[in-house]
Amino acid sequence: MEGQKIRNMEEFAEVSGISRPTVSKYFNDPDSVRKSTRGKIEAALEEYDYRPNIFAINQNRKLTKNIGIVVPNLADPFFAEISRTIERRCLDAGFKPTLYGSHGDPQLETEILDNLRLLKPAGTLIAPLGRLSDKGFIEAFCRDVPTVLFDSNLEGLGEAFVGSDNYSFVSQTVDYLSRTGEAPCFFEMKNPANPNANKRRQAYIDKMHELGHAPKIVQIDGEGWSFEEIGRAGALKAIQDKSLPTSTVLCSNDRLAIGFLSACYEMGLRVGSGDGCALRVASHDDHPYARFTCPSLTTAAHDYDSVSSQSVDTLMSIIESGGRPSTRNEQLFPAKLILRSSA
Amino acid sequence: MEGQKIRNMEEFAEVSGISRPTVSKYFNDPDSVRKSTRGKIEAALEEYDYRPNIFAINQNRKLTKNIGIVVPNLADPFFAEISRTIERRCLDAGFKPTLYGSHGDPQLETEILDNLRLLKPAGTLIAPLGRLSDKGFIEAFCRDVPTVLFDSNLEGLGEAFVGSDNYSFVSQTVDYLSRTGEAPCFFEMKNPANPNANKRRQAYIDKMHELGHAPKIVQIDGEGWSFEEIGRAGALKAIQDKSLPTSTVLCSNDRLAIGFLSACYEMGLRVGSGDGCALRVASHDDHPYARFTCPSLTTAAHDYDSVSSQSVDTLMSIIESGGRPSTRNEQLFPAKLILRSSA
DNA sequence: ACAAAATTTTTACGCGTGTAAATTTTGCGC
DNA sequence: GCGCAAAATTTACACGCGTAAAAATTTTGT
Repeated sequence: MEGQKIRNMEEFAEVSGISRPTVSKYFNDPDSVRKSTRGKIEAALEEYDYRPNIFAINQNRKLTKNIGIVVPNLADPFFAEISRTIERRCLDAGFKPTLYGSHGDPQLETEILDNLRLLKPAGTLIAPLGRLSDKGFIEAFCRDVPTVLFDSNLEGLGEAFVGSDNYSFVSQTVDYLSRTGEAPCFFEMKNPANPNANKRRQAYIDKMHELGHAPKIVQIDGEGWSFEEIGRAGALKAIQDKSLPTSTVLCSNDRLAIGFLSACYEMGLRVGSGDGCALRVASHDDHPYARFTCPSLTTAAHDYDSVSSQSVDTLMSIIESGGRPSTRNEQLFPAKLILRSSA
Repeated sequence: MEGQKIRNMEEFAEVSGISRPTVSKYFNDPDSVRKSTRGKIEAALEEYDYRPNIFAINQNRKLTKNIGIVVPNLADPFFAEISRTIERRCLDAGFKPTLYGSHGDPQLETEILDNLRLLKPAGTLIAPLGRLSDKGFIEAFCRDVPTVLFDSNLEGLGEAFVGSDNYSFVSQTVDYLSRTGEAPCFFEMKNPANPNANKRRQAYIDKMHELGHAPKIVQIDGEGWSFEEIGRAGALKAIQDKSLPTSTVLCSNDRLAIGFLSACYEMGLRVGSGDGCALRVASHDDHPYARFTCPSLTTAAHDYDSVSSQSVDTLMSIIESGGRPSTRNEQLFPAKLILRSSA
């Protein structure tokens, strides 16, 4: 760690006693040089701390080792959690992931992709905003950069999609609720931005028919990504209007359910499956806070690990194969029912 | 948007009828060229979509327009929220912010800074891990890159610190609780990683003395960043052992309080200030979920806007002045008491 | 020990932009 | 129309590394 400062690879090559092209080769793949050579370089690395200039490297590469990860909302613990896992896996694969949140704003989403393109990324993982996304723009982006979509699917966009099987989620919760009591109504936003919401509604309807029940859907007003607040306001209104068709409620997602439970508490309605409970509430996603709601929330959990590892693996194999795969691959993972106190 | 593809500034200069050095000047500062020249360039930009190669630019600049934002944990909505605001302000100031979360891991924190250095950032905003941070490493980093610390202070590190005034937080909550009922005990982790926790404990002790009460502190076990779980387990234990010294509890932060409330609900203890309530609970931070807990949480709110805008403004002025300021500036913002149902 | 194979060295150019210096052109007031 | 200052152009080099081609060296197999 002493000696004069090393300014570039030229100088580092000199102090390590190896020619610059060979040093360059080493940094691109340490195993591509002879063991004795590698030894000398690594000895020099111990003594002088030199690291190649990342800008000069990337200027000459067609593709960098950068990977972009774009999610709709980093303040949502669900996305924070899954992008953390994805980030980790990219690092382990030797790439440089960068995280971007579009904060529910379609314009910001396109801006992010626009800037991302300049970074010549090897690939991108996108959880798109959904209905509001500028599909045309994303499609154009996908032509330039190998892209895997996750969490929410935009038909035909990207080389692959990895997500959760909404039918499995709803099927399990409806099944459980019906088996242990009254069949649930479905509580959701009127105009959900996320395409998963539409799939969940359809799955609810199908599953209810399958079980011989009439589906009952409660749709509440609200725009944007403040789901808890929207769920809370919708629940307060539904309770006051006595417009809930059943006393078993299946929320489309946990964030709505968090608001729903908050409203129930405020209105003095006891939630749970025991005696003296007015309502049963269940939901989907297994939000990191679902275990701390009052009561703790019965929900269907994403297979975080499988989704994130499969997303990254898929992207890696696309990157390695160099070209685009001929068929767009879609992979869905089933949910795992998590029984807690709310139902 | 038609015409042949533009490969570099040379070609773009040609189609716009301006020399390359002038075009370069334009991209560095559109106002530095004559209006008629700017017009020609912008007309060409309409027709051909060219954007300068970011790697070639940064290679020749001593400093880039990059700004690094490092927080301990992106999955914590508090940090997600404040970094979102900071990110926005950096963008508005014409910089390119990149967000990094160290996930509570000191080694990852140093790795992030290590990689950040290679990006030759114009400046960095760091909310350090705290007690676990590698102070020596961060100090070395600060010698190379203008750095503003926020949220949690490491004495003497960075050019400035911007955060919240912990005394103001605790002072207001203790004051309110004492004024409206029994003086609170203080509920916290035994070995908090975050230095704010220590300041809050001391502020609690001081304020209690000032009001003529004996401070009572409940310290619970637990390591890491799963504060809700730690708070929940600690609360369950304290309730079962009947070791809570008072029936008014002031939690060190909202995430602990979320766990605390969850435990109370599970144990059938009603929380609030009305009749039939067994406990009053208050806390600090105004976590985004504090309004959805059961009951909703009385807490002291950060001045998010002031902290984030002041952090960015401070960094910008340091960057513009080019050098290091002679004195390390510390700026603290007071809390705002938010009264809800829990106390 | 010798030929073949593998690796390294030497040499040289390219990537796309910043920027300095000298020169030419433009804009503008009188 | 003149003269001056401001702006643009021309020319040239720099940044740090990838990489190709040919030559020199080392290693490997027998």
